[in-house]
Amino acid sequence: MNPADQDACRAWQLLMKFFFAQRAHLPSSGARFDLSPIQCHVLHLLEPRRPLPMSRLADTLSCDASNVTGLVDRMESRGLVRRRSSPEDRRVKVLQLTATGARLRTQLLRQMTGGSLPLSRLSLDQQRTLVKILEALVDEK
Amino acid sequence: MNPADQDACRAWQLLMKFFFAQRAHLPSSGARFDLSPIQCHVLHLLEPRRPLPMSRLADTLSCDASNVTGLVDRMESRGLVRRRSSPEDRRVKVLQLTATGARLRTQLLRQMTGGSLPLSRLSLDQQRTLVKILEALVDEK
DNA sequence: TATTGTTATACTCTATAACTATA
DNA sequence: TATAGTTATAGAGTATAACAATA
Repeated sequence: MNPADQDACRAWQLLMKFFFAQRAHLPSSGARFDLSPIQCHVLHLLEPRRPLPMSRLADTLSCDASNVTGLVDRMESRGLVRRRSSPEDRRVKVLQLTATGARLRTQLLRQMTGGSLPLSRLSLDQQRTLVKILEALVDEK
Repeated sequence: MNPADQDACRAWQLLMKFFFAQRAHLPSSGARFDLSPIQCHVLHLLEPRRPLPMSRLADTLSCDASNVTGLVDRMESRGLVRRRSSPEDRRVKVLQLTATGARLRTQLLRQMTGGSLPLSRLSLDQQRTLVKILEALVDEK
């Protein structure tokens, strides 16, 4: 393995490690509201007043569309999101946050930034650098 | 939300996004060998000639010990790992890679560093910086 | 008494395939 | 024909609680 690959490999291992380690802290935010990690993520992705087609959500989560059906079923039954048929294409259903969902989302975001989280152990400079690198990685438009 | 928290929050969202986006690429390495993401991670964590107590694994994965039982059952039934009773404390079982497991681990690490992965889109400097920040985050000893 | 690992249970997440309704 | 979403199914991941063996 050449040195360049080694860095990528190490980064990957650390990212995985961070993800699993993070779950120990997630309960203090997510499970407090009885949300699974992926439900937390969906709540983050679903911005207020920005309806999201279910197929877009499946793309973002890199999972099959059939999973999104169940995921949304559970969130809808809790009154967090709502399905609406798209006027342009009646095959498409878009997701919207309910008032309850929007409220929970705000609470969740606030919890996630609590001072006890590992992320706040980083200096401001490190946080900004991390954000910049991750943006390049995720390639957001 | 104050500006410092905002960076931590953004970083968290991007990390989640990266993790889920990554699953689209994982199949090319993990699923090719019929390994789930968590099984890949365990294979990484389990270094050759470094036995790992099951309770340590549960800690690292931040999950309940009962989950590790099933996880290891599946990996053991495929001949990737082996359970051994610890000589010091007969309650403890340590995990070892089998020869098959070690071979698969090597193949997996090689795949993970293939040039097509998002991580290799980063410059060398960025990769090193990312590793450094993640190390601070994961707080490895 | 406390700890390690297992078992039993229930629920969530996930992929595949077959289906519907639209396009 | 192709696409968006659903249903059915099977397997894996997860938490909780109760348990056996050991410390």
